[in-house]
Amino acid sequence: MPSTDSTGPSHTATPTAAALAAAPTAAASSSAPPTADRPIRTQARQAVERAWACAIAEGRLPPLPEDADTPTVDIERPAKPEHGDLSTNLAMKLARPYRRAPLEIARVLADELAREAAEAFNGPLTTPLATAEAVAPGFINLRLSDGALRATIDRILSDPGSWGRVSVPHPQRINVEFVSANPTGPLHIGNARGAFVGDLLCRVLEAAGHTVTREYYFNDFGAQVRNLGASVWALATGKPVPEDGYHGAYVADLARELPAEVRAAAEAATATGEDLAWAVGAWASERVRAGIEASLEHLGVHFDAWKTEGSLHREGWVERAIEKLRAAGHVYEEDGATWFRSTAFGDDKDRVIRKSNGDYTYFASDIGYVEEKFSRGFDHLIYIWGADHHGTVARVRNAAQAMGHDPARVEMILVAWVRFIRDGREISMSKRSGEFITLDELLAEVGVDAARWFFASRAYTSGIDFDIELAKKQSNENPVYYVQYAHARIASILRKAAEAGLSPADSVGGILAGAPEAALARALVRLPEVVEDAAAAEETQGVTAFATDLATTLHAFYRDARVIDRAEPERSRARLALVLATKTTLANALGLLGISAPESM
RNA sequence: GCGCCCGUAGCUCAGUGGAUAGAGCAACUGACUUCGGAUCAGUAGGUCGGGGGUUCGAAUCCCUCCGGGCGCGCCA
Repeated sequence: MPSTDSTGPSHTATPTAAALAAAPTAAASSSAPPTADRPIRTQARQAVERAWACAIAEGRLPPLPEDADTPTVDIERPAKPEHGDLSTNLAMKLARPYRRAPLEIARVLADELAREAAEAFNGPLTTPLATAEAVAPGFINLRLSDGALRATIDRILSDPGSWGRVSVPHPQRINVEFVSANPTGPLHIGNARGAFVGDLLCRVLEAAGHTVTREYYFNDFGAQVRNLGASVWALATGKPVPEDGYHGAYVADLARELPAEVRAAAEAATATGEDLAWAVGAWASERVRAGIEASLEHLGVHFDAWKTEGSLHREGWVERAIEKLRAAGHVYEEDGATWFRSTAFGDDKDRVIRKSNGDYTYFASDIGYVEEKFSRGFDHLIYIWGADHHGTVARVRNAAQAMGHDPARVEMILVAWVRFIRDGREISMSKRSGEFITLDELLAEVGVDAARWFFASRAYTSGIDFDIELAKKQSNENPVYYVQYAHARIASILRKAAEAGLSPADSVGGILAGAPEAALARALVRLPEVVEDAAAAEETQGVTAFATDLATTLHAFYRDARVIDRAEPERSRARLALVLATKTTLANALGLLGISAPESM
């Protein structure tokens, strides 16, 4: 089925990638001051770095000793509001190499920061900071200036589409392979977590400036396909499914839908002694594969490339990879089989590439696939695997290294298992027996948005119990609706305002001096750094936490500040601008997770 | 036996070197003649599995023990 091997670059130009490419231009043409181009936390870090350099230049701090490592400047988000909007522990890190008290160093740095802030107050805005305060045991607590907040929010208003997208210093072309379930039956709930985790990771990487290809890999020629064909053929000819065949209801559906030409081909194969199970299986597995693709699209997961194991052999990737390993001296023959010397790279045993009966192992395909992927120009390969595959991580990375690739560019993300529970009992999952709940059935019960939020808010390393009845019951209590409600509430306010003849201003102007406004502004400007952190950690819990926090802050603002007020149209229009920026931020955060942002609920 | 992952509030989970460990749900007490009550304000709930160590500072790093999951194939 060559049509499924569409690994060409034509599918990589996703809307997201296009938006990324357009982002710098749009930002440059906006009227916002230049400081709004960078995340506000980045601006703060650069201010601290400047203060440190100035202190050294002025002799108030010594240069770092030659033998000391240069510490990185980390900007943190204090837990307590009285500790400021941001803080840094740089002075405590410098205490040891400088052999001076951390608080003393902190005072010097805070002094430099305060001086720059005072100069900025009278001249062009170069620092996002209003104040810097040194406190025991050596923290420097920073407070953002209204001007910096205003510049950032006005930039959201002028270019909402790119808000939350950032650009890492070295963007990469990344291949993310996930799901990759063999097409012998519909996707079931056991495949759910990998599908969501993979897609969420892709979205976060794209938002950080990387170019991502979503890839699905499957076996199109093995015994499983033949087995599926035999099962379908049995039912199509009125016989029972073989005991070790596939028994799900979908097999009967396939048998009913068997086209006349496939049936004829199978009968002809029977007569000539050819492989009828293969003839039927090839049709059935492609039929199943198309159903899988449709299910995934329904989840909001679109794959750019579908790659088959058979194509790796037909196109010679497997043989070329093995020859490359052999040329490098990492392959040997023993007991009639061909082995990869994985132990040379720290594995606990060597691995068979080609069995003594002449067949290649699955591992051989893995090796060829690494070569094939790198040949397409990817800088980085990510595999999303179930945690039960952790035993195969080392051998694949070792083989990549043995073929001359940097093993750091081959990354496996191991997703922990989900135990699905119904009526207090774990649901056993088996495609063979047909006892399983399909992904489509699960989504019909709990909804795509709720399911996406569920998986986005949990670390993929943690095993999870998913009680289906509980999930259905709790669906109305799901935090995702809390965030969506905040978005819909703002939409409602904007509609009401339009009816009253009030439209959002182009700028929030001077209203950030107000306490409710200041709190909301400080919450929403964080989105770019949340995206940076999510991409760096390859995790999305930070995004759900941020969205929940912003929704809470919005509800508090709604309580404390009247937005629509005909008596004070200027302040009202500025507040409308602020809630509009909040709406954009909520929508972009939800969009990052593939979750809808409804105008009404 | 060896290897990897996990153990945090009644439940489901965040937090992986910083300040008094957080959220949602569940429980309890309150709030609407006004922009959406799918909301808000508050109360209660913790030996961060146990022990030892490193550090100015540990839920976070190291060692060890206990408990749970998953691997250890010329299967895919």
